[in-house]
Amino acid sequence: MARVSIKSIAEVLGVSTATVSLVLNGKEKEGRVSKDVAEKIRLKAKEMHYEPNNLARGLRMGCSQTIGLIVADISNLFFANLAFHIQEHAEKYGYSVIITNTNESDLKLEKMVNVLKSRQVDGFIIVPTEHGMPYVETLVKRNIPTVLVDRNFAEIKAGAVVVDNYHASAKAVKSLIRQGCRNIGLIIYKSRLQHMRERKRGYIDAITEHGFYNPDFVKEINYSTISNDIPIAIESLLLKENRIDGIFFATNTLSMLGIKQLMNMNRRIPEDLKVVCFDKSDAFDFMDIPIPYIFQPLPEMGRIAVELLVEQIKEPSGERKCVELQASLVNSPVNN
Amino acid sequence: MARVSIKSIAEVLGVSTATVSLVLNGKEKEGRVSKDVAEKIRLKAKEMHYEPNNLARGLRMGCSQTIGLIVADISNLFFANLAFHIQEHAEKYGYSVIITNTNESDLKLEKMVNVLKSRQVDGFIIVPTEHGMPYVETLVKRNIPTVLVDRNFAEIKAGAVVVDNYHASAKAVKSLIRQGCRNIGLIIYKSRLQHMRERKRGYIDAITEHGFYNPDFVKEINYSTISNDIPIAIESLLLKENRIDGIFFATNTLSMLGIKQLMNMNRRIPEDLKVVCFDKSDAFDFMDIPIPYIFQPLPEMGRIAVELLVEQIKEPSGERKCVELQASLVNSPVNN
DNA sequence: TTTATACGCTTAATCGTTTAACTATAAAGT
DNA sequence: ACTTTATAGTTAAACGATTAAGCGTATAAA
Repeated sequence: MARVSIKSIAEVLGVSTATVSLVLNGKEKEGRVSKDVAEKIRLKAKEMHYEPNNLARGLRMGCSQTIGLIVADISNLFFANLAFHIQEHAEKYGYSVIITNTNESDLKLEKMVNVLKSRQVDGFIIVPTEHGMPYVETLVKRNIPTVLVDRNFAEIKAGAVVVDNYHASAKAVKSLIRQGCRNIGLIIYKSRLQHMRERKRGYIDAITEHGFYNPDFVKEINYSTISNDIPIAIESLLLKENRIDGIFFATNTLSMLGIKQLMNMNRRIPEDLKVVCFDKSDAFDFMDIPIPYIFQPLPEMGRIAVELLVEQIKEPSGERKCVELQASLVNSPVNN
Repeated sequence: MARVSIKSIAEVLGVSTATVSLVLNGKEKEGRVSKDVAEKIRLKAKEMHYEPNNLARGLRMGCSQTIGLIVADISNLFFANLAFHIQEHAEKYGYSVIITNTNESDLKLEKMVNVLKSRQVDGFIIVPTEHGMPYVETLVKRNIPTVLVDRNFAEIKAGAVVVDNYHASAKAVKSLIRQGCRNIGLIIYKSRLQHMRERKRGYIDAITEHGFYNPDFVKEINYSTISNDIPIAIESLLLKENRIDGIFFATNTLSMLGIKQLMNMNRRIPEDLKVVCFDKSDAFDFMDIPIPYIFQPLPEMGRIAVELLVEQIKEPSGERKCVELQASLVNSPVNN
């Protein structure tokens, strides 16, 4: 079963490959192919189950209609959902998506950028790692279409779509204060990434505004030792003298493990203490009471990421837009 | 910034592209290139940041070092994890993975097969849709490397890696019986797919063996109307006269929604009734008591899927193996 | 001296598509 | 009759990499 190419169609029909190509790309008008021949070609193509070879086309055209998506971890629901929406929209524009993982490793980010480059992706959508800026910068400097998502490096002007982490975070903390919390803990990753810094800043500013700031209440967790760190952090936070009455979890994984630890320690939510989380976790559905959380508009983010990228692909040296979306607080007993 | 190709290196160094290609592919021995020239080429390549163009290579070699992965829904944790492990192993063999979704639509399966074929993927790993057999069959007939995963069509000899759904299911049900359950409900998708049929058969056989079978206790849910169907199914199952004391949920999504409904109805697990689920859900971590579930060896499945596919790619007309893995029951108070 | 062979590199075809430039014919305009 | 214009195609180069076959030159063998 030999591959059926434009050439085989051309031979069978006794025309040139150019004609076949013209017709199959709907350029018969400019290419001026007669209706008869065009119809014959289209029929034969269907009959022979012709499928264009995108490698060849990509080679010739200098583009592959493929987007490279680099996320931290596809098995994390947040990224999986993001990937889903990115794919759905990419498809609309005729793009396929190659997804790769970094597992938060800078080395892997570099490797993946190279792998995807050699596959001639037309552009990148990247959730960068903590120290991944240099690799992203290289792409930007070479005018390779690149959109950062979830996390941004303000210093380099790549395109980006992120949420307003600062205000989202502040909103979350204020909702706790409005519920009467005074001693509010923060469980967050130790990270230099802007989105984490912003979430922390949002927490600190909101809480300082009300005069409740206590640096001891900020617990920074190492990504790689999270399972060990969380129980320790929560336990030290919940020491009697701290009188903790609220906790803000800065990511969904932190929430998951944190709340689990609270349950292990027999703390009731919200009677003993109140919580609010960044991002939803499937698990929230199971809680007796609804867990308030910051909702990031994932479908929106996916859509915009693709749109920004497609714009850049059309005009690689054009301006690179950064879009900041507002996140909302859901399930909170206090409004706004 | 023009792309750096083998040609540009050759021109700068005043040698032919053939020599450069030979060296860069480590074929200097057979190609008999002098150490001097080889070293010069390697240096220059690094200096110019040469990255091979995989489109061109793929076109020439007739293979793209790319695997097409088609899953039902990448935002479902089960598939996201599966995709993760498939990727990790594919990478080891030098393959990239293009992931696409069907959302359980047969039409989309057909479309995705064509999209991936035109991208010249070297093989497919597919989680097929309910009526997707014809499309898979076409691939198999054309000797296109194909491995089914999670779900199999026994009728066509594609490669496959699945769990022993029948015994896993029976194991789950028997654990309920051993805990004293007599009236055990089954919440399952209405589907002709073999894995669903096997799970149902496992349930029926195990329960019939003990003389407790009652067809009314089997509730089949439509995938597309799941949010409506689940509460109705659970409510009708829990009618007083049924004296239901156990429920077996046949997938993770069914478990999630089903347990949520049980909680809405204030049924305590395991006091009021016991449950056992197929697949883990993140949410289980949040439950007061551990939820027993059937654990599918996902890392194994991913690894084997890739290995089977790579074998097929090496020998497309060779025998296509089907691997059946045993799933285990975890968190159950009764052993085995 | 002649012939074989090893060495070191080049030539050129090829993969499947696209597309600018060209050709050939007919019809229309002057 | 001659030029222009429209029609309906074809030719051939190009994208970047691979690789079988070829070709001088030098050395070794006969």
